[in-house]
Amino acid sequence: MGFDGIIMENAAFDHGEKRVIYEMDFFADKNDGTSNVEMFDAAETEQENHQQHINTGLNLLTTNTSVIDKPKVDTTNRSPNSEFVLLMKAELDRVNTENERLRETLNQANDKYHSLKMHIISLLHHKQNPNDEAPNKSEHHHKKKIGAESPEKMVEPETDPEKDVDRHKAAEAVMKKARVSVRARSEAQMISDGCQWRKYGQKMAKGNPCPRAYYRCTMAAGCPVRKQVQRCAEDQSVLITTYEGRHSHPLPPAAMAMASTTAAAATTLLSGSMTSADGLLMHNSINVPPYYSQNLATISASAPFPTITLDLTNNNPASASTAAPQPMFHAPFQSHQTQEIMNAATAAAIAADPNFSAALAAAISSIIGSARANSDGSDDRISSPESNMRDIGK
DNA sequence: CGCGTTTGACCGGCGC
DNA sequence: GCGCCGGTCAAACGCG
Ligand SMILES: [Zn+2]
Repeated sequence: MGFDGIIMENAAFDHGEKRVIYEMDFFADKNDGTSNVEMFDAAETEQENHQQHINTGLNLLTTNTSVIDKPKVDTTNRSPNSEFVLLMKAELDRVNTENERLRETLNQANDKYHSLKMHIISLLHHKQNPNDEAPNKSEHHHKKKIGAESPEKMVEPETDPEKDVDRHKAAEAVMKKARVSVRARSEAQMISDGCQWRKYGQKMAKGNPCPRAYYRCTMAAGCPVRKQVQRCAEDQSVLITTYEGRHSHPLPPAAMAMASTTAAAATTLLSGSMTSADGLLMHNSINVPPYYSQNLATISASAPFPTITLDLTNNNPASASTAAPQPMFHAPFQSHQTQEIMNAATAAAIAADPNFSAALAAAISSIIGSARANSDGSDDRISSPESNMRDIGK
């Protein structure tokens, strides 16, 4: 579903906001189980959070009456045209409110879908190799400190609570293992992805003169998302950013595109690798043939860390996705999986380009009417500019 | 003074 | 068991 839309949006890269609206439509009607609804939440939370608590139906009454009643007194004195306009306005209001309600429902459905998917993944995982349970168990008790979010909490039938908890944790572990890595050619210390990150560590990589920096998301307290930023050893103009985990909070629009699509790609790939092809797991990585050098995605399904690598080094985003035709991957992938990856790649490309991110953020915020159009640009870099570049030896 | 980065310590996993 | 290694913690530090 999203493939064509994202092509359009990239083709419209250097045009105005008009097309960006289309791009937002693409994200809006995408219902493949990703958390796209969060985008609207992120953009609208500022102005709507006071409504969200009372949102379910009661709000509908209040808005309608407040809009209708007051002008209705005027309409009796004025022309029927104005009354018609007011009726239309009321109808619009009603539709808007209903839209909001439906969006919330869709959000919940997405959460349930995700939790179910996690459940299935864990079940299949156990079925295929039951030996993994022990390492998993030992693995994820080590840190549970930042939990408390997980909207995927609901499934859990009433069999055995302990086993359910185990399964749930296994699903979380599987998900936590899935990573999305983005290689982008960037002079900046970090590509702008619209999120706020706090550095919590830096280590010298083994065969790399450049250090590797560890960041954690600070957009919400307890957001489990982590990120590693590292400069390629041979080509220091290439930044490798690796994301891990799902955000537990709404994201700003610029971050929305990348995070949700990459997470979706991760989930899809993971489930796909579990179900469809055992051979996929056997291959260490599936590389795109070199003639697609402008935009290549590599899936590394080596056991502990299924990783999707989006290579954006040789391309400009516009030409890449329009030029890359269908057979980007070898056999084991379904077409919709390919589309997922393409979505992720393109979104990453968007996020890697600060200009487009800014334009997108501005356009979306202007559409929605949100007051804050800042979500990018301020996040372009981390506060101390030279911090990551220094080569700190011990 | 609060917050984010710096940076050595620390810790668990893994191979020998 | 030991040492390496990737990853994280947290005290110290710096900045506004
Ligand atoms: Zn986050």
